[in-house]
Amino acid sequence: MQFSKSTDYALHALVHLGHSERRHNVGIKQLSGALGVSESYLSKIMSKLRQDGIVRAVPGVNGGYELARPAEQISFLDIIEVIEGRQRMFECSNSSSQQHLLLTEAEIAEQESPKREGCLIEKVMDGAEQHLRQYLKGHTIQTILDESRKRCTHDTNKK
Amino acid sequence: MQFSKSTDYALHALVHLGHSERRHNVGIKQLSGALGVSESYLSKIMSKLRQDGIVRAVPGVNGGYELARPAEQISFLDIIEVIEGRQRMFECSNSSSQQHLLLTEAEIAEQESPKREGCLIEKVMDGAEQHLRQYLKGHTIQTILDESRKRCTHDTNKK
DNA sequence: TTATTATGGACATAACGGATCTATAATTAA
DNA sequence: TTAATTATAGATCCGTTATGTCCATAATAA
Repeated sequence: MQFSKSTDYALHALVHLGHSERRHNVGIKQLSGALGVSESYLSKIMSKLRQDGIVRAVPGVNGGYELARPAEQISFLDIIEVIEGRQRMFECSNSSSQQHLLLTEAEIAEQESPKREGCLIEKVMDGAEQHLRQYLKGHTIQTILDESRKRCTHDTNKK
Repeated sequence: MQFSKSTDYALHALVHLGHSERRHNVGIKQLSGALGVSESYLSKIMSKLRQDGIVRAVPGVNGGYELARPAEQISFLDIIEVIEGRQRMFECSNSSSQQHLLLTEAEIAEQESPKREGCLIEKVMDGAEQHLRQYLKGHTIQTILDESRKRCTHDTNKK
């Protein structure tokens, strides 16, 4: 139950892109240098982010990456879903077990429909996941950039 | 970023124990039958739960497992922590990278103390984790038992 | 004591995460 | 057009973790 390192790298990389100027591509060399990750590995991560429309990539001289949309429209949830996948965090593996059915059938009985509802345990876990997703959706790359700049000005004022 | 099957089994097993009578041990055979998991594997999981004081185990004839404390005092969080471990869900792997420090130093500068604060990304992720933990702490085995019985009486009323 | 049951250790296997390398395609500058 | 640069995709490797089995041992009650 841990986020992968790839998610870590992706988040840092996107914040880096967010810091850089508009219309200014950041190459994989520069990026890998800033994060301390190998170019080859980081490439894979950036490719994924491109395929999902989080960043744009320009090959060739002076090419590189830039955010595909404004930083306030890139949420933590977006990024995590790209890297970790979109499967549910919890799923009962043995859906035909006596114990599982005991917690499922009751639900089916309540509604007259034959619609397949999850078991009670799944419901709680799904609820947890929804809470998490909601929180992550509410925080974006811009959140970090704002916070970062706020700290900076604080710092300047003190001096 | 998925919960392991072991967590699934543990949750189902504990609900099963919760359903059974007080002072009545449930053997691993019965338990594994109800869940549809092998005895040998489920044993491992139950042992962990015992070591952490979630269940009591009695060897010998008519032995087995029972909840070590009332079902309303066994939260989803308790169970998940036993099975999944207690590490944080997110941790920056390269804490000496330029990018990471950029998001950390500002924080250190703000407070005069040399106390090591996490980077801004970690802060958001930690916030997410706290939300999740709070939710999971608020749901117990008893939650499931209550819900299960509620459905039952509903069912009975309809008939 | 004997039958029963949980426990712990060793072990096997498959899947996944993390990481590297290389060949290829696309783009721009000269 | 050519050359340099840069991203992309595929193959592959290694180590760790999840999942699962088996067996010997210890503890308990009848």
